[in-house]
Amino acid sequence: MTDLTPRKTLPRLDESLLTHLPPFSKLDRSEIRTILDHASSRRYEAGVAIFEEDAPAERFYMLLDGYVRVIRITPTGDQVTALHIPAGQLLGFAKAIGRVTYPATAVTATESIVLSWPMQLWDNFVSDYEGFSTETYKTVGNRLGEMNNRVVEMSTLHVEQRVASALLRLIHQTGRKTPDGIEIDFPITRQDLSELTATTLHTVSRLLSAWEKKGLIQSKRKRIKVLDPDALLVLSEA
Amino acid sequence: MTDLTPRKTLPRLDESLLTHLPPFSKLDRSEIRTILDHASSRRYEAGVAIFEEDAPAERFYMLLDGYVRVIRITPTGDQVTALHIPAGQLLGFAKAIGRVTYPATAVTATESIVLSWPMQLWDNFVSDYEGFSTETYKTVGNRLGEMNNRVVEMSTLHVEQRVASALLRLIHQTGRKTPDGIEIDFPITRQDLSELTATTLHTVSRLLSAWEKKGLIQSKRKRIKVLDPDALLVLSEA
DNA sequence: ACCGAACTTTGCGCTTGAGCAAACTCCTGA
DNA sequence: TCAGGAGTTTGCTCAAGCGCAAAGTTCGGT
Repeated sequence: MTDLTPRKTLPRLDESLLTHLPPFSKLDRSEIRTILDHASSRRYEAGVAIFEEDAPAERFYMLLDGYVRVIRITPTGDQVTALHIPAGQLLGFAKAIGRVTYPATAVTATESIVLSWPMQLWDNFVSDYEGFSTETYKTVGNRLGEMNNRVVEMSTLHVEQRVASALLRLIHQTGRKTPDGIEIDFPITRQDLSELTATTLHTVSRLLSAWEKKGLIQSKRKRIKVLDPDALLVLSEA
Repeated sequence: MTDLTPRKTLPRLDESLLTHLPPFSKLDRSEIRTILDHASSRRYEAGVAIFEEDAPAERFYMLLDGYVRVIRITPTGDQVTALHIPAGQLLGFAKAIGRVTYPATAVTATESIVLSWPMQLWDNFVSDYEGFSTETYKTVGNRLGEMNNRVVEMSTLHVEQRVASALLRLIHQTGRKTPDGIEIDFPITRQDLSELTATTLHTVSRLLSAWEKKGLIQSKRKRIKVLDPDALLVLSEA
């Protein structure tokens, strides 16, 4: 019998893609199979939008590989980065927070592989799959907590402390160990960092230069490696 | 037969307390009755904590009357106000976002009346009562959106614009119409406003004085009335 | 009616970090 | 191999708004 359902990739998706990811980890093989059979899979280049703020939330997504930046753009054209999402997390689940449009724009920070499902399936996922909603709401809780921390940081810390904190958060969430330190696992510019810390690329550049001179970090174009996280932690608290 | 269940208030709680509130509006009389029979009701003075950040989340709450400020305190002792909650909303529902402790401290801004239930009942509420979880997650979504807006504002706006925005948000969410303007419905000091806008009470005081001189607002001790919201809106965008 | 505490106002000096400008470096594609 | 663009560095100037200080005002309690 011929398969008539639309499918974006020819090779059939393998169950192992999802079995280890928290929202799906309690499910058995056949459930995962069903879920995958309803999924579209797609590859995005770095720097393109997966969905846009205020657009109707027609699908929800699971980031299988890569990194995504969640950003907002003000009427005056300023960009603000809300958070970074690493592979293995859901995104764009507007329905889970009672919205019919996406609250922000999601842009790939690297080349990424993404699964997605029509938002109509959301309620089915929640009711049919054990642990799915619990895990999802943990994610919501984490993001809420993170936003909250951002507000506190921006209210009470100076620019240098904020940039140091941001760097530490990035290496914790998306760091890759190297022989001499921890590197942020995706390309990130001074401009990007400034949008994350509410400052200018100039100030970020000055700070990074100073830290590099002191041996705390090492940085090529679009790449930042933290050599001395402890010193950075001290700076973030000073 | 004598009623042996503990009850904080002697008069039996009336069903009409909850019937109009979104999380409960789809429920019938007997369900509301059951819910109320499990509730504790309590009155808090202005300025006292209902629950504290990082404490085990043993109960969840419904604010029946009054206003609550959600605050966080940094290691250095700075206070930051995350948001204000008006009567009719749930608060402290840590379990809904996958947490076992409260993520922030809730302090009454006025004398308040609060119902609460043991957190163990949360799952029952979600599964037994139609619309309860949907409405709750709308609330979560709104708060997430609001935090997000705060981050964007603090990243891109100047102090004067932020204070103007905060004032507008407050009169929209908790405003009370008066013959000549809209008054914030709870006592709020310059200090409080500064904790909401990441500035100092001095700067807030200067701004409010200037605005009062220009006739945009009117303000006694702890009371602020907005006379010209449009002008304030212009300032917030300038 | 008074006192003290809480809240508000105002002035002044100074620092942080933004704004502007320009040069430099690295990478990509023709 | 070279040109152009994207990203980075650095210097200089200046203003927003913070810190500090002190006085004024309002309120609640005795």
